Amino acid sequence: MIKNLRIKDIAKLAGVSPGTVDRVIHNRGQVTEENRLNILKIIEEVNYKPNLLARSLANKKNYLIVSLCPGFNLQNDYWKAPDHGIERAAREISDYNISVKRFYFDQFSVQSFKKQLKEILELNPDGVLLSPVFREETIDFAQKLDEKQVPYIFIDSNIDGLNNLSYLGQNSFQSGFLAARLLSYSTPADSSILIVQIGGSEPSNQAIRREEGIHNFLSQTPGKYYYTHIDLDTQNPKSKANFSEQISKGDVKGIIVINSKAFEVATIMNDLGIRDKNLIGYDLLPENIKYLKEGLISFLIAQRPEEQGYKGIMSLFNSLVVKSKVEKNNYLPIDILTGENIDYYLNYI
Amino acid sequence: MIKNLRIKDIAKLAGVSPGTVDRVIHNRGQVTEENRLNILKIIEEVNYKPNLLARSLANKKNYLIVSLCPGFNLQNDYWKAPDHGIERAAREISDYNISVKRFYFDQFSVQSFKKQLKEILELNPDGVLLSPVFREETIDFAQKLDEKQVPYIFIDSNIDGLNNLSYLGQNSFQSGFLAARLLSYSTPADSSILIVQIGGSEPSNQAIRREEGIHNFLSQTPGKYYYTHIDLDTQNPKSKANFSEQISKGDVKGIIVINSKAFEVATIMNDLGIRDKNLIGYDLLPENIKYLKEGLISFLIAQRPEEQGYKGIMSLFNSLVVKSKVEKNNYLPIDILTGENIDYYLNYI
DNA sequence: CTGAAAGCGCTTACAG
DNA sequence: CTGAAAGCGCTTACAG
Repeated sequence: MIKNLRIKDIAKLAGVSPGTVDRVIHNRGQVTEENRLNILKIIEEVNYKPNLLARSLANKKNYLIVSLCPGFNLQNDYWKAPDHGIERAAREISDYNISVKRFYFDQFSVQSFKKQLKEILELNPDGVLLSPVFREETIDFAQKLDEKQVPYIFIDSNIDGLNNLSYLGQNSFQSGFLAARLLSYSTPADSSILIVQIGGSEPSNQAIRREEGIHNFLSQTPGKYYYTHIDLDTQNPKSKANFSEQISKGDVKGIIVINSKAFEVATIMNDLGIRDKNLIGYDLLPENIKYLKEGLISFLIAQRPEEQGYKGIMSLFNSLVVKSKVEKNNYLPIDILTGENIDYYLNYI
Repeated sequence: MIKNLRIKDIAKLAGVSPGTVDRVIHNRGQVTEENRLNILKIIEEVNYKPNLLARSLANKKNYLIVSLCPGFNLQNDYWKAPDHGIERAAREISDYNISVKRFYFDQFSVQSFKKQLKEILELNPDGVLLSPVFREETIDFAQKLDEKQVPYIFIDSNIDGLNNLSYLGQNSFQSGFLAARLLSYSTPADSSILIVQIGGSEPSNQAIRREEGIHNFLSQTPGKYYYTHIDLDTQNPKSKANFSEQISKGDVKGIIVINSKAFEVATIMNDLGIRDKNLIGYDLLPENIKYLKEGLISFLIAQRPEEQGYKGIMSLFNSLVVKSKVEKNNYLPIDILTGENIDYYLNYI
């Protein structure tokens, strides 16, 4: 239990005043090279660690961290969990003169995204947490932040080749691979598997990568399964009828829904009285959870969405205040949920 | 962004000095009832939140938190992860005048446990994190801590009916239930399941509860599976031979090892060239992980051991310093690991 | 280029 | 029972 030395002690060792030591620590210049080197040497030798409490208390600087994520509502609450994590982190670090301002955009509107980016830039934040849904706009925004030397972090999805401090999210390919693996445990050889994309719109980059992962796994067991990709638009009666026909076939034993809407398939299975298929989906939407508990969905795969928000803010905090290194790629664990462990997962934190 | 009021502001509002406000906040008495009530009212009204940084910085009090867990080594590193979590938490809160001292005991020796408890009591700690392996000794110890009003937390296993601030660990029954559930996905009806306890010694409370969970699940599908409990002592050639014979039977399709030594079964399967059975185990010992990746173990079930240590210390910190409420029962998520997601789980943090 | 002084919000003796 | 003062370790103008 060696008591940490203080700036005052370093100053005494170096034969200067605390102010000079502080200037060296913060690279504020105005110190002779000789003093600077000597102080740095002492700091190194005694392994000086600043007291962050005192630093934050004395520091007049207020850091502004801004987050921009898709909004959420009762119909689609996927983004509620990250938002919750952001808020929890904000509370934890508020004493450190850090305020976190949360912005939201409509994930189907580039315009709303651009509008918020503009507002954020005008605020001159010290750090940004961002869900980079729209590629070009994000690249442009990132460039502007780079110029201002403002750190930014991506969550949920990533854009390669940018200077983001970190990415927090899933490895989609691997989570697809895992889904196929889980299905293979319970699916007999020679049966059919449906890979379903739901929603009538373009699949997200995430969904595409998941499907690649699924294909990759299935290609390792050649000839064992037949599989078909289906686009299901539940708003379109024809699409729905076609899907109902497909899923009713006896040789179809497994279904993987590659976006977060597995509950739509569960609903159809429920209506048709189908119970003998294994359905695997992603993300802990309330309706997915409901069907998981009822047994219509066998597995849900999740990526700690609350953690993404929490850790994203904490990483910015660490970078700005603690000045500690932040991992650039931070893949979150790929969690497997069943009716048996879901409650423990949800209750935790 | 309303700036938080300070003690000084409260004092002004109440027409007293900061010292008096402080006396009220900390129940140090020596304040007229009239002033006390008035100050409390104002604190309530303006929703005063103390600045923890300033509080800790000014506070001369040094908190001592002590942990007592089983030691670990290369052969048995189960307790390495909790220890790591304890250390991480200690680092994070060291600025708050908190030091964490870690004690270890031999989990097979009551004597070593008792010896450490005695030492700990002599240190007069402000909080204790404990793995209550030995029941009677823990009850006695807990009573002494109760008398001193020292908060204590149990991790990994629990003892009911004590005044521990919190319990952090798994719900063993449910994790057994889940293991049986996972096995049922891939095990055809009418096949046999082995439930294996390894080690020649008494099964732990945890293992017993897991087996109860397994039985509970299996009893919900009556007649679907045959199952047998086997005690395997790998040091005993006869026990090993008997086990090898059992596991070689064609109708045995699934094995659950109810303690952390699934790798022993995997080794035997490996030696015998058996590849067509599903093996499920617990805990992320290096050898278990090795066989999980090789596919000899289908699933491992884990309970975030690192988190148990981390959160245990943080809960004591929250109770002692932040003065926030701590949940008494904190079951950790029951995580399902396969060869596909294990690396993301291990890399995380 | 350097040091002395004041202040961050809170706590703790001390004097009255 | 109460208030003024000093101090926690660090930062920030300010004067020289």
